[in-house]
Amino acid sequence: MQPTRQRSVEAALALLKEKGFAGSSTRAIAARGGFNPGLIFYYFPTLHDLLLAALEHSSEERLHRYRAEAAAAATLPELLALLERIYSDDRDSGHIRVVSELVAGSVAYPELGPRVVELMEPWLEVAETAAARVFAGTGLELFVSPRELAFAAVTFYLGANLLTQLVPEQEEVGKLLETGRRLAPLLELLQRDHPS
Amino acid sequence: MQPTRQRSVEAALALLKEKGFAGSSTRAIAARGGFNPGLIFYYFPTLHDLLLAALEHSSEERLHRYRAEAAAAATLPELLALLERIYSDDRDSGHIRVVSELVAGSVAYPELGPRVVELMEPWLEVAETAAARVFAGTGLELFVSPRELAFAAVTFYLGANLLTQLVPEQEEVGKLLETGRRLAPLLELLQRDHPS
Amino acid sequence: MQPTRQRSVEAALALLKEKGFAGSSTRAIAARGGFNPGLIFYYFPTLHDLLLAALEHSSEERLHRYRAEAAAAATLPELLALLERIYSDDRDSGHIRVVSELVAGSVAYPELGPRVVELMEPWLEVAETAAARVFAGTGLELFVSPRELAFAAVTFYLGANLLTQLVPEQEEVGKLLETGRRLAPLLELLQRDHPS
Amino acid sequence: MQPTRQRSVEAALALLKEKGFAGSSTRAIAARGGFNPGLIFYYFPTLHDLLLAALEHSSEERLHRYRAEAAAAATLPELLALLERIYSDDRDSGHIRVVSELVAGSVAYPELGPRVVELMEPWLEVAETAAARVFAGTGLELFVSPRELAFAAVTFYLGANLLTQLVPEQEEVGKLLETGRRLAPLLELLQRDHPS
DNA sequence: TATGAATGAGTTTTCATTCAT
DNA sequence: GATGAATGAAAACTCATTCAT
Repeated sequence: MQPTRQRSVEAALALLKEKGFAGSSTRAIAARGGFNPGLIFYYFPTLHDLLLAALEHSSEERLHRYRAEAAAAATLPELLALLERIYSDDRDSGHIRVVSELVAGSVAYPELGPRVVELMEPWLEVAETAAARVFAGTGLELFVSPRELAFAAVTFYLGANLLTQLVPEQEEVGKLLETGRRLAPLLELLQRDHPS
Repeated sequence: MQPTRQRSVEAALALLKEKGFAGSSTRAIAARGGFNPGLIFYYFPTLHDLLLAALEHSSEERLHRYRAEAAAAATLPELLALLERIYSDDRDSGHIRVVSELVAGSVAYPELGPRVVELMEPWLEVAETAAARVFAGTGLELFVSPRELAFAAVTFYLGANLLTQLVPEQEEVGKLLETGRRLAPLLELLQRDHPS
Repeated sequence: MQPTRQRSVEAALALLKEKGFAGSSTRAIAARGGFNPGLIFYYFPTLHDLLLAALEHSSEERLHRYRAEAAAAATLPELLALLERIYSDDRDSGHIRVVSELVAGSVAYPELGPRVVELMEPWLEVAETAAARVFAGTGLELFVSPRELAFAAVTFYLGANLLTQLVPEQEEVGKLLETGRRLAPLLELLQRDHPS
Repeated sequence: MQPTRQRSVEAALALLKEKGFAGSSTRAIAARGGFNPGLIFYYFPTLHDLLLAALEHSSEERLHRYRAEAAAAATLPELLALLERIYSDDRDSGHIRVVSELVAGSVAYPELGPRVVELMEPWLEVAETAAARVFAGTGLELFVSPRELAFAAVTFYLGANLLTQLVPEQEEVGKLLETGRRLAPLLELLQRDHPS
């Protein structure tokens, strides 16, 4: 249904990955998808709407996939390992680029901001739920609310994305996550030492 | 000396704060500073060079100010309190906007990336030195290197900046830092429980 | 079909004749043709491509016309008379100006060079074929290859064009061709005296 | 005397050879010569005047050198050999580039035309004198005036220059001159067969 | 003599968007 | 549903030249 709309979303997604926000002009997207630039405005009121649709498209399938895995993570180390996997998957698939580009674009065009944030909301929920479950009964929830922790994770994820974009070859972000995972057992130790 | 060059840097800085990267065109900067657009290229080879000079200008004085304070922070809570103060100062002064805009701009124009990162380097050093000092003799340095911790702080700072940009009225980033500060004593407790 | 594209080529051609290469800016062409400057880039990737299209347009019809006449020239005097007619036609029609301007432009923008030369190639062929036919059986072909002769003719044509451009009112180029024609019978005499 | 004026001429000459007419802007020339752009207008009313001075400078020494050699050429083959040598010297020294660039520039800025032609005049004289001497008593002067022949040589030289510029690697122009030299003895034969 | 600052008009090109068909 | 043409504003940057010092 509406196969051309679909095609335009895919073309936009591909271009966001390859050329970034600034390179995803109507002309370029149309050329990439093999259709007319004017067609974009038949399906979307604005170019930005198409770009947001592309981000949504890229996000949705991942959300579906990872929500299940997050629900299965029982311990903090498992959760951190998942976070690490998400990061490397996103980097390899180019999704990080799409997020970063749209976030950066939102800085230039503030009206995009709330709509990008909106697309992050489901992820915040997933993170919050998982954090709440993992923390339940450990006493840690007395100090940090799951919501806050989820928010911290997203903050960190965004910063990492940006840095990855700034210095592509940099390995440091990956190392950081690895260190986080290595530290997790320590935190569990902490939990046992300070029983609620 | 070279008062007009100075004027152009200031105009660029003001515009980056008010209108962001995309709004800081040659025309706009020249209009704001009350000089001829062509004059920019008398002093800078490229518009981007001017924008980077503006970032550097904004960064330098703060670096000077905070380096001393960071050297004075003896404990982790003090350091976290400083971090919180830096964040709120930067937000109020508009420096956060400048950083975010140039980072976002680097995503669109990758050649900016390394030069922006270069301007971050002194901050990384400050953070690293402070972390090393605060951690010295606590045993924590066995698990995380100061460099890594500094890098994590910058990552977080960047993400927070971006989020602040995305949803301006959002108070959550501030809260996050506050929580961090509240948690610090807990970590100190941890240090005593696990003597090196 | 594509009437505006056609209009833009014609406007470019008119401007090349009137104001030369340097005067054929996008603005000027658009103003002359009564359309938007941006429209040029809807039809041509580059301003230079439009200028080349204009040269090609001007060249094509002439090529068609003169190829037939060159095929009909049986003797050297006839061929030289044709050369003279081509020169005066080209001067009156303004084609010389177009050629000179683009050749001169190629000097400033070397990437144009090969493309201008390419447009000369058909003319070289015409000249070569005609020379070969006229020379056949005279023994002259033992000394100069038709290709070389054709190349000499083009070299001369270019030099004459340039000079005509440099000093417009100069009659000397015309005289030179006239002298060439007057000398031709002498060469034929030579042929009979030195039978191969 | 006026060493800086001299320096500016030399800088202009160097730039004309390296970057051509379009690349010889005031800024570029000043940068190359290590002086201030404004200085140009202290010595020359216009940038074009400096460029013409550079051409004149380049031309003068060559004129002095070749005038003597032309006076020494007694026969047509000798004269043609000289022509060939001038061409290859000029190509190697970059003088051809300077001539071509200014001729091309004259096409863009017609007010340059007469002044460039003026600088050619001494060369026309040299050529005319030599032609007259070589032709004296051969009867050929009955058909072509030395002036016309000199003009033909210059026309050809200009065309060859342009072509050399258009397709740099092209060897054909050199070959053409070589052929001319090989053909010269034939013309001498002709002279003996048709005594005046 | 010479400098460095400044001007203002100019350049090509790209952009999102609209509209008639 | 879809096309191709067209718009008008904006972009970064370069230019020759002037002028006060």
